[in-house]
Amino acid sequence: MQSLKLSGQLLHELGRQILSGALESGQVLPTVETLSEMNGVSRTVTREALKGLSALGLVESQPKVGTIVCARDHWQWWSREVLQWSVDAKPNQHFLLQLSEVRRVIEPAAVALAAQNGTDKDFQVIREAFERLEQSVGNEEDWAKADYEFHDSIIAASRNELMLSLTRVMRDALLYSRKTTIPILKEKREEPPVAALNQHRAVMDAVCSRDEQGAYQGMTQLLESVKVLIQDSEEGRKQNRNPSRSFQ
Amino acid sequence: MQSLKLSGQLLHELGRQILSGALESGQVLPTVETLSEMNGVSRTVTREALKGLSALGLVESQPKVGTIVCARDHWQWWSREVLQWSVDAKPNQHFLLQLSEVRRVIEPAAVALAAQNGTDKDFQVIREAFERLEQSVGNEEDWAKADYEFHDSIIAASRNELMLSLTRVMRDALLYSRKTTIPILKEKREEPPVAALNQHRAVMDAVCSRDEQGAYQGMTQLLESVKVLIQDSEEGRKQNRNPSRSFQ
DNA sequence: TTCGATTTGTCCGTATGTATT
DNA sequence: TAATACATACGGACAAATCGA
Repeated sequence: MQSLKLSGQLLHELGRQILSGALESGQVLPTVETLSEMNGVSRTVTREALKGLSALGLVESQPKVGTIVCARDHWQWWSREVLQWSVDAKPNQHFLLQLSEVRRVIEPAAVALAAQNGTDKDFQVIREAFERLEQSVGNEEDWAKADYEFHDSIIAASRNELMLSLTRVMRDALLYSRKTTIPILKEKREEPPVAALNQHRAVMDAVCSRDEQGAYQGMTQLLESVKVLIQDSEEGRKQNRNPSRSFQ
Repeated sequence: MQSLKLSGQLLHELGRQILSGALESGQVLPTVETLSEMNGVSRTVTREALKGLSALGLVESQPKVGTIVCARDHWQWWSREVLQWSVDAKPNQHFLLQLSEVRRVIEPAAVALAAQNGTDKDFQVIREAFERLEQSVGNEEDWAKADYEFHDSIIAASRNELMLSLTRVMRDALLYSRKTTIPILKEKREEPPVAALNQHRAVMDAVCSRDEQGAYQGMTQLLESVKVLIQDSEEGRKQNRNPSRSFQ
């Protein structure tokens, strides 16, 4: 038989359809019966999938009325699933721009917090993560993993679980978007690794010496250079805003 | 009969138990059969509740193994439910401190974004929200509602849906925490409304004149004065950090 | 207001796949 | 290998709620 967890599959299927706009806000979904027939699953599976969507704020059900797609401002955007489905949606430049915007706001501030709240043990973990980053300069796979863990170790030093969770969710989504659109971005990824490494080192040094301001600015510059280059492709110009903005 | 939606009730019940620590990470939940008997509901209801918890990253199920509580760093903290359950948890000072910390990082930056990206129409909405704030100075109920909508209108001017969602979730949680602990905080809420109103006006003026820096600082000061006063009560001192921190 | 139709909500008996022992 | 325990999945039945006539 298949890979088990039919409800999970249907959940992702419906979630993607909602985030892609195929199912618009306010629209009534087919009945549980119909949905089950359409997807060849039992009512139980369909109901569990709808329950998952409901927990994410995407739909709401009422007897007789049916299951309707909630308004966008009711969606739980900051969950792994919703963010991932948003990345999967067809014209996602606008979304990625917004996500990068939020990241450039949060991560520098989080790093400043790390410089403030981090313990010596936290700083030691950061240094070890940086060493792994140094040693993985040649290998692209290793570098991506080490880079993720380096950022993670720094935010962990903020000693704020909520901050760590938030930045992780963001990085997961941006990393996922890079994976799914690798052909276009591959060529542009030819950054000189030495420069990138120096920027990482600057952030590490600032944090470990409790230099809040330096950490803030260092991370801002790092994000500015490593940020995803969202080029203005065919659908991107509609909501394209001031492209020459700088950090505040 | 009761208020319908048994699965929703059970979902909240289990979620609160997990967030409160009654069900620890790695612990195996009772079987669906047992859970159903314990709560006097059918297996269907139990399964739907577990599906909701699964969508929030709180539990994971495997055949034969059972349903286990996920590690804290796997939880989807930034959903309305999880944040609310965290507020409901017994010693929530540490949590509220972290939440306020994140808010003081995000909202000023979001307001600066609003000064940058807002349209004239957005600014008009902000002014109207401020007028409602002025007119509701005497009434505490009305002021809370008008205050919420004022903040909302400003963040909406950032033209960033993700930012709006994030700040809303935060404000909802903090507002909810104030509701549930109103007896202690009630006395301390005797702020001079004129001063508070002036701070709001300062933020509005800065945003509507596209003064990013002024907006950032104004919102920082506003949050500094309106912030929830988490007094060091009996359980609060364990992880109490530097209380005299200033914004960066 | 009453009634009927529709849809979700709920319950339960049963069967299957899977991982542990 | 076989037995066991558990989640997963199926489907028939009924209750409850809401809408429209």
